[in-house]
Amino acid sequence: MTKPKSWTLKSIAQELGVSNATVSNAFNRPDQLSKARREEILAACKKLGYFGPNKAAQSLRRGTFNIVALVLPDSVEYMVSDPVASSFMRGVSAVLEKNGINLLLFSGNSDNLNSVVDFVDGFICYGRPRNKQLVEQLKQVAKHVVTVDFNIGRDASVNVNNQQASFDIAKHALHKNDDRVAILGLRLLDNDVLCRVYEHHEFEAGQSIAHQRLRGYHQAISDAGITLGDDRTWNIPESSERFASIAAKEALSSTPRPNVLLCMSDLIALAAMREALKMGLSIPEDVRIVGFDGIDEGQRFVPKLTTVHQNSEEKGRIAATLFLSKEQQTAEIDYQLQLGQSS
Amino acid sequence: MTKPKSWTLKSIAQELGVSNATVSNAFNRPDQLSKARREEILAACKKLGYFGPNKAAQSLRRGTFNIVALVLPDSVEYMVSDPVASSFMRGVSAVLEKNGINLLLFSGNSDNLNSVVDFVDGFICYGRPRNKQLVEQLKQVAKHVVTVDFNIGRDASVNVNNQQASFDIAKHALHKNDDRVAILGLRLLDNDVLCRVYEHHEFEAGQSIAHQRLRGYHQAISDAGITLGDDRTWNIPESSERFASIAAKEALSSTPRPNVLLCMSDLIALAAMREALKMGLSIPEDVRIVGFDGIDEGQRFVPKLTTVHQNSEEKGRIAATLFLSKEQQTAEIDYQLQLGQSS
DNA sequence: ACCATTAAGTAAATCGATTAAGAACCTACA
DNA sequence: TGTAGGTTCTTAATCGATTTACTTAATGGT
Repeated sequence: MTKPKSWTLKSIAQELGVSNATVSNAFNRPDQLSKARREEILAACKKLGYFGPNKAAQSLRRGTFNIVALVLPDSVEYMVSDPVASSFMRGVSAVLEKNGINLLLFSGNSDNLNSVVDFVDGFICYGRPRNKQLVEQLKQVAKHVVTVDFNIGRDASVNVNNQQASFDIAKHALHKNDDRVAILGLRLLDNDVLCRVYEHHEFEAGQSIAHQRLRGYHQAISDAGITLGDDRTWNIPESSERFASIAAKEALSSTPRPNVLLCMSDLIALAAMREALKMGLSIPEDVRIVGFDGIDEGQRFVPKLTTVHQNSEEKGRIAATLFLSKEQQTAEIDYQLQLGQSS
Repeated sequence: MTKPKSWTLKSIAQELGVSNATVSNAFNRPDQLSKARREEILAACKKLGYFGPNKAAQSLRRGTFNIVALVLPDSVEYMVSDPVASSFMRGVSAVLEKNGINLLLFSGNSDNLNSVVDFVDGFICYGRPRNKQLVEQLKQVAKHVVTVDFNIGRDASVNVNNQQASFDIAKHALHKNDDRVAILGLRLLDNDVLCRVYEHHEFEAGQSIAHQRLRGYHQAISDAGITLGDDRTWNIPESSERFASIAAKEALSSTPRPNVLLCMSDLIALAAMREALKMGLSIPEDVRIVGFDGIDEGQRFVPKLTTVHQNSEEKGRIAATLFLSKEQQTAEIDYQLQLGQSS
């Protein structure tokens, strides 16, 4: 009747005079022993203060952990500050909590996934992480991964229906068949360089978000009876003010000067609006500009940005559900056009 | 030269023709082998694609996990919605991230800590969790725990200097030596019952937050030259509208009718203000009311609540730092009086 | 040349569990 | 009576590492 300060499966088994396996089975596989024996063991454990198999050991043996890591685009600090990210997280946690799964926060700044990959069941990755190495590591070492708002060609991902949404917003922006359209694309090419694109054919089959959006634009443009010139598309390598401004300035100075700017992110659209105003153009009279995302700043800007807004909490729930189902698919979430005065 | 799809310490050692221990030492204890050998091994591992010892196994063996669980007062959803909790979390995560420690979110609604206790290094518990069983479990099974805004008499805790803050706010509320004071205390007694307290002496030595605050009040009262009647104190078992309203009504109807109400939480103070207004009293002319916490609602209320406000982000940083230091102590954080029109 | 140190590396126990394979017993049916 | 099948429980290998105690070899002082 020695009493270790903390019991283990082994010591409990010894104390009760049964085998390791029997105690383990009492907790995990009721069909492997008689009902009487099982209840006797469980009662004894409770009395002695053994609360069940050690989860860390269990996890090592089983290879499952009941933890999923939420990879944030930036530091953990970022997430709790950003309202869109918060509501996404609210959706994720609601689903996980209901399923008894724990949520671990992981910074998109971290430079290696290895510090967690061994003790989580997988990753939900919210947006392309700031540190690019993470993407490569996710592809290679993650047991399971659901990406949100971007694609790595593995397992599942949840996105808005980019093609449809882009079609809708473009359709809204286009009024007449003599509109002069330009496209400010985000990551259309992998080359990380700001450039004007002349060759479009390769995009028609692409599955990246940018390519999906581009197809939506093209469809709306052709539906409106407009022919898009083959020098009306710009590639912006990242959604930053700096690159976006340059591209916008170039597009707005090109001939013929576009009177409709289709932008693949709100940040790009905002930069374009600033440039247009700076050039003395009026919005939407001289140029109509639409974005994509629905960030707050777009709603505060004058004129208010017309863009595509997504339901983030729902997105979180779907991402988590998809994760748990282990299915390999791409899920779609709702979106709404958010109409401002910029188009 | 067989190549397992995923390497283990053992298989790597075999492949390289050295012992288990040597590879382990190469990663963890450079002093245990020659520099040449070490670099040779590390290089080989990199080349073969072995990224270092499996963390789950390492943790099981070592008994340390590099994870701390943040126990929230309510569901995880709650936290990302509440701005005060968010900023606390921002503080916590900043410190942990810097130290390479992962953050796991744990719901205060959960009914057993056992699901995580085996694979975390400990807990930071932000406010008394909604589920009371958790408190008992924290006391008993946690390896290490830092509590915030409440005390369980274990390890460390971080609190505002309750006595000083209460002294300050009470001092501000008291104007003349003929003020008639009443105290609406939160959890002064353990009995979970709403009641009027006649025996004070036992509180003088108490270390609970309520007792600390009470001492601050008493000191300010006596400094102001006021004698507090021995039937001027109420005990409210939890910070809820319901209990607070009853106590406030009773206090405001007692003889002599108090013209200063010292409340141990903003929720209590707000309830008291509602009752006072309902009774036709004006604030602060007929009765001055002060709270404690600094919740948003207090600032929106008319008249604006005078209360004690705490710096939550700082609190988070301190809690995390305290956790990492493993010291057993109570830390104090800054506070400011937030002056409204209620006193 | 001898013994005491020190350095480098290894064998084996251990962390706390799960689970496939098999032993012991009991029932039942031809 | 013999064997097939079903329960109930145990033995022992395993998950992927860490670490103590030990073996060898090399170094140094006298």
